[in-house]
Amino acid sequence: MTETTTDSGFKSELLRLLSTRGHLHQITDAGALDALAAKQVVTGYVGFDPTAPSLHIGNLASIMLLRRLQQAGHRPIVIMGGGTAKVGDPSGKDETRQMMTEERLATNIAGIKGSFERMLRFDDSETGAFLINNDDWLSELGYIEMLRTVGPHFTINRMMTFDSVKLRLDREQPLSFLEFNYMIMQAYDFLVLARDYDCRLQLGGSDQWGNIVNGIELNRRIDARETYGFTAPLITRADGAKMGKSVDGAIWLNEDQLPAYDFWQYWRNTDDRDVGKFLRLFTDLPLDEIARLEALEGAEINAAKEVLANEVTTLVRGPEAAQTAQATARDTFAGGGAGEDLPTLSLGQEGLRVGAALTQLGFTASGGEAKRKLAEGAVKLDGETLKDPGFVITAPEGASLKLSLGKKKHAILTR
RNA sequence: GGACAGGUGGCCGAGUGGUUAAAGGCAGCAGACUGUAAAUCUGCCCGCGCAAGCGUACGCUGGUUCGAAUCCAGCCCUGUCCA
Repeated sequence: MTETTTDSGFKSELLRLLSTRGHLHQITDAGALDALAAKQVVTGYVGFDPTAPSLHIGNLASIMLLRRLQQAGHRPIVIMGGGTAKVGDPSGKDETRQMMTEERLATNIAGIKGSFERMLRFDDSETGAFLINNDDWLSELGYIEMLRTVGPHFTINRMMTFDSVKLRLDREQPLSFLEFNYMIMQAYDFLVLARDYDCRLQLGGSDQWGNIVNGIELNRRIDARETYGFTAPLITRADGAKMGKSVDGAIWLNEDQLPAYDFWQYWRNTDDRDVGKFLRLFTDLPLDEIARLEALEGAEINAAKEVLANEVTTLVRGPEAAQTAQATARDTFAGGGAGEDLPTLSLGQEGLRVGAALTQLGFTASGGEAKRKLAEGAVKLDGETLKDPGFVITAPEGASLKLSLGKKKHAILTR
């Protein structure tokens, strides 16, 4: 699926695709990379540090970079940062993250792998994706060996000028020596990949620029090999928030961290102003189709939001998940009913207090909050406002009730 | 190792002995208005309890006091400068 609408000025399919879709922020040597990608299959990689048991939509832009790479006929490598995560990337972070145990890392890596399998094609062909863990080489590296290989090529003077370091120093925040070394490890990764897999390109978010440039530098100095870097803009929402930050936590890619319905809803509630941008970045829809969708005005643009939600959910969770979520949303919002994908809660024989039900569903954080919401008139049972915190909900055998908090949170209650 | 500054609720940040569950801002949730959007206005925003009320909370541990986030001691952590 490769749209070639373009006046981007690039010769290669790769850079055309990336730039017209809004993925381009900076390239180290655009002309050379363009020429290379136009004449041969380029191997490129993105690193993901397994800091959580699932990736979230903040990582989606990076996965899409690999997907576009493959779509344009090149070979994507996914690097699991099993080794680098032991050190912790200070880029873009105000404070040191807690050290991860080996067990946690293993669990996280296992949880993350699945996301790539759906979004990239893994096989043995020339453009087939594959996944490797940088712990494979980093953990075997001796300290002295590492220092002697890489150390001479980095000056502290230069390292101090990188944003990831400068930010901490400027804010008088601590930057441990451990974290300070992160950029060196990442640079070393690139060296290994270039040597072992003829990997010529590293992609990443704009916060990775410094780390990427270091890797390129190292390849040039040690092996005299030309490599390239590509960064994507930091994706922010129109309201200024970073992608994936919704307060109840991140918007996770894994089903066990976030139900498909909630995932779908996140996209359905996209700000009007972001619809076109997100369609370009996170779906494969043709650009002219996107242009049509984002031009919709007023309530009409809701149709575009549904398309966005469907496309992204299909990509990340699969087509059935998207369909069910959409059907549920329609039943619930348009029909005033209750779709099958809504969370369900069993009340038991005795029934359950409203507050307890809301809290068990995760709609409220505590009984106290539930009580306040009741007082505010935000709680409805089958469309009727409930006020009494002492109210015990009971469901007749076989029947189901709809419990709602506000306009958007709905659940089905059964006995 | 020394001198100095600092560690407050999800975040920022007031608060130097008592009506302080702790000002204000941000984030968040809900209500109104809408289009499951944005903006705006309003309310809420530690936990338990139907409630009176109770329990926790200002880095940690002790102490002084009728009473401490606020005073004292020791410890831990961070920054700046010095060595």
